[in-house]
Amino acid sequence: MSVPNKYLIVLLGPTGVGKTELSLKLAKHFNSPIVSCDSRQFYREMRIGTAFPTDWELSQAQHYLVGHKSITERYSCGMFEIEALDLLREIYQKNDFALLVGGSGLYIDALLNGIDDFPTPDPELRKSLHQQLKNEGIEGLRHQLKLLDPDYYNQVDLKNPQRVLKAVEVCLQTGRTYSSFLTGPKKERPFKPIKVGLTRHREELYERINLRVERMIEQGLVEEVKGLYPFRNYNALNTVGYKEIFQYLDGEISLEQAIELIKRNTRRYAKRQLTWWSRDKEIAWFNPDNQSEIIQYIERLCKTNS
RNA sequence: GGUGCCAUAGCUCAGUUGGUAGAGCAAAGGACUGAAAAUCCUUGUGUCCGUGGUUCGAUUCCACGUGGCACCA
Repeated sequence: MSVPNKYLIVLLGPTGVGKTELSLKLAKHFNSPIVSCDSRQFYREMRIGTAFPTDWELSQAQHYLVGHKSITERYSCGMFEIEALDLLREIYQKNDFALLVGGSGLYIDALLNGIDDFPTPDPELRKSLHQQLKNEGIEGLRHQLKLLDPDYYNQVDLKNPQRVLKAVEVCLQTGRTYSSFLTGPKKERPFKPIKVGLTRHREELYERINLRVERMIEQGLVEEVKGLYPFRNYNALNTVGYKEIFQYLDGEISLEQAIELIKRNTRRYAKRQLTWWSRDKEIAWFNPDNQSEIIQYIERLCKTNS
C-alpha cells in the first residue's frame, strides 16, 4: 500500500502536446518540484533538438533530472528508477506533492511499478554480439537464444534484433536464462500516483510538431548537431532530430529532406507513445488547455484518498 | 480564340486489348522489462472528374462539358 498523503502527479503525453507549459502551472498550484522523465532531456548536451526547457522555464519551478547526464554516460530505465526513487524520498520529507513530467513510457512505468533487475551490460560482450549480428544476421543470435533460453525464444519478437541480442547477452553474462529475471515485480512505492495524460486531436498535435521542428531549425539545430558530430555513435544521439541532421551533414540528403524526415519521425514517435499508454486504464486524459479541469481532477482524487 | 495532352488513393503516378484497380511516399493499427525520441510487426484507404451514348457490362471506347498544363495566335 502506498502512503496515502504523498502524491506523485504524473504528467504524461506525446511529444509536442504541451507538457512543459502545463507542468509549470501545476508545479506552482501544488507547490511541488518537477521531476523530469524524458529519456533525452537527461542529457545536458542536447538542447534544441530535445525541446529542453528554457532557462526561464527552469527558473519557474525546482527541476530535477534534466540535463544531469552527459551523452557519453550510459543510462537506462533501471538507473532512472533508483535515482528517481531516492530523489522522491527526499522531496517527500518536505512536500506532499511531486510532479513527474515526461514522455518516456518505459521509464515512467519503471518508476511507478518497478522493473526487474538485470545485470549491467558488459560493453565487450555487447560489442562482440553486435559484430556477430553484423556477420551472421539475426539467425545466429536466434539459434543461440533457442539453446540458451527456449522459453523466452518462444515469446520474444524473433524479428527484433535488439530484443534477441539483449536476451542472449543476459544469458551469456549471467549463466542464467533471460526469462528467469522476469518476475513482474510489484514494488512498494512511498507515494500514490495520479496519472494525467495530455492529448490533442491528431491533426492539431501533428501541426504543433511540424511547427516545433521549424522552430528548432530557426534556433540553430544544425549548429547544435554539428557540434555533437564527434559523438554521433553514442546511443543518446540515436534520436529524432539528430540522426537526420547527421545524414544531412554527411551529404546523404538535403536539408529540406532532413527537416521533412524529422517531422515525420517525430509524428511517428508521438503515435508510438500513444500506443504505449493506450493499455494503461489508470490514465485520465485531458486536453492541456483545460487547466482548471485538470487541477480539479487531481484535487478530487486527493480528497477521496485521504 | 485555336490545337494538342492530361484528369485514377491524402500526394506522385502505374494499369485494366471493356468484366469496378495497384506501386512508392504520406497515413493508420499494434508490440514493447537496462539501447525506449530506441527497436520491431501488420494494414490499401478509391463516385477511377461530370453528364450522356455504344455495350449484357464502361474507370477503360465515343461525344459533350468542366478543370489543369503545353504550344499556336
